Amino acid sequence: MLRSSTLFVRTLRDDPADAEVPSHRLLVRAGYIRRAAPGGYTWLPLGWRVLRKVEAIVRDEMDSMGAQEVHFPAMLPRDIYELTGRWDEYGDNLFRLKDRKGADFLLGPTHEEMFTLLVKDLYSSYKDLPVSLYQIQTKYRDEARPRAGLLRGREFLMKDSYSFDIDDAGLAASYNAHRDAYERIFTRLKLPYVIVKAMSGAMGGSASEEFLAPIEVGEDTFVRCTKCDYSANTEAVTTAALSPDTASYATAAVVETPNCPTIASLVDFLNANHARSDRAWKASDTLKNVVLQLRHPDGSTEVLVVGVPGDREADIKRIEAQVSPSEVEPLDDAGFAKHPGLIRGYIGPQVLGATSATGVRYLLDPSVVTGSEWVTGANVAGSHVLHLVNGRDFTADGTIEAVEVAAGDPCPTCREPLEIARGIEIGHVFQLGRKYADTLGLSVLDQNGKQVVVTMGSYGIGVSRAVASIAEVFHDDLGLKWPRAISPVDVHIVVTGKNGDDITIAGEKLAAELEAQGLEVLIDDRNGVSPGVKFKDAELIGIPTIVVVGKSLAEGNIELRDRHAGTNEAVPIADAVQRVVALVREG
RNA sequence: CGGGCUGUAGCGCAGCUUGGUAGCGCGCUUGUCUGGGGGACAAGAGGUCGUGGGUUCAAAUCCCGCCAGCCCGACCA
Repeated sequence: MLRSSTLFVRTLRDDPADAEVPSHRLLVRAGYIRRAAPGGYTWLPLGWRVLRKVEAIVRDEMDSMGAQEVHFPAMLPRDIYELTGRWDEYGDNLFRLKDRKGADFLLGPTHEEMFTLLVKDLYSSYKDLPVSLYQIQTKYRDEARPRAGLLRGREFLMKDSYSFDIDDAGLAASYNAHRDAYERIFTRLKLPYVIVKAMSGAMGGSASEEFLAPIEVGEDTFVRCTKCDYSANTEAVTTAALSPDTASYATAAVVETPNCPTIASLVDFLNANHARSDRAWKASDTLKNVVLQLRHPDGSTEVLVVGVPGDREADIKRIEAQVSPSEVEPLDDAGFAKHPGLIRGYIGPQVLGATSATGVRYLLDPSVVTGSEWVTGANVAGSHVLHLVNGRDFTADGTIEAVEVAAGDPCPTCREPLEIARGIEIGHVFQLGRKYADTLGLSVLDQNGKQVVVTMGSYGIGVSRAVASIAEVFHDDLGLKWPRAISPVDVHIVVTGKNGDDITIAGEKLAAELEAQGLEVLIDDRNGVSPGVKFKDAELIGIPTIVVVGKSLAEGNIELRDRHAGTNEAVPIADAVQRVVALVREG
């Protein structure tokens, strides 16, 4: 039994000044965590209980899907991460340290290498597969900007698991088993989630999905369809397939457009000097050609021009995700100087493309469909061309998803409008494939005695981040309100009497009886603390069921308060145990 | 890494403009009263004023560097 009189906790009346988001504010105020280091938090008794309950649910579901728990050191030698190049690749986000002999170590940001080598160490036959291993461990990442309390720390608790299969079908099965387990975990945690398609990016795998808790303070932007169940990370959104434009258009014509380096100035100029008969010119009539520079992993660079409708912005991160592992940046002045064929502000597709005069690679956003007509640069300063038709007057080297996704864009599956939302990444499932197994030499003998490279999946859940996410979802102005499954205790008994009086005695008796039924009990037995203080504390701490033993005892009643519903019910003290136990058992 | 704001007692803040005794509220200790919504009165404890340097007879206060925090962006998953 936890007693408020001795529990190591101090609730704060005021919000801490450095906490902005609700989870951070309330977890500190209610005495669950304390900041101990930049991006690092101490877990106090109440917080530690919640964290362990979340961990227990994760562990339970991982075990029942057949994964086996192991535990690696957090401090790892450099050479293992040299094997995959990640000692360098991870850059500043990696915590590095030296031992007394000057040897390099790191604090593990994630453990693909260790798991892969462990399986390589022990297994060598297809008969051993499939196998899934996991650990729940403190991870270290030297984040550029830790923020929002537990939501992005530099030290955090993560469950990471890895599956090992002989073939793609096996990987798909392992992936789905993890995905299903994750759904059960987040359901048990009462954490709302959206599964979004994600980019596999530089990791080189295929399928990749993120579990996002749709919460405004989250750092991830995703889209979801207002009608069907499509959702995706903004980088991974695909454009709805559009049919070619079959209308016929006037012959392309170059017009002088002095002082029109921007889309807005161009549209204004055209409406003033080359008005259309049917309607006014719009930004969406123009084709904007964005000049980028790709930096390939070998250090070489390449100029790339991407064509997008003039009313849309090019999304560099989205483009980058598709050309990964190359990096993308806008072409700088020096770059333009090397390409005199590119007239800034007046670039048109006529001089672009692998077989063109400039030889610069040219890709179009899919919204620039075949057969559509455009106003675009004439490749002469101060001139644009009207009625330039894709496919008739110019061709590109291909397409690339390039525009910044906007609310209202059509859903790629059902064409209804998409909406944009924010979320916290609480889980990630990822078909890694053979990248690590190849690099680290993890292969097994198959039925025919042939070496086969193992295919892997990696799957993560941010355990400490889940605690914060739950606090984000379940709170109000008064404080936290935990879901029953992870509440630090089952019931919070508030005793408003004075030491030794009937109320105190009744409260202690009730607490003992509830504990005898197997419930976890917190009793506020503080003497000389006014009822108002105890009520405020109870609301702040947020145990879902609060029992008040106080003045209504005179009528033979206790008060049963539901922190979530905000209700307060008088219950005869004789029925109290049975009522509370029933509440807790039904979950 | 860039921009903005901020570091004074466990928490929230004032003092800084105009240099000269370290201050308020909450919390904490002791006592009395009080006892259903962060109660009252009285007496206390608690401070390298983020840090290093400079200016000055004298620095929380003025100047410079650094560190840390929050927010926005970049980055990350």
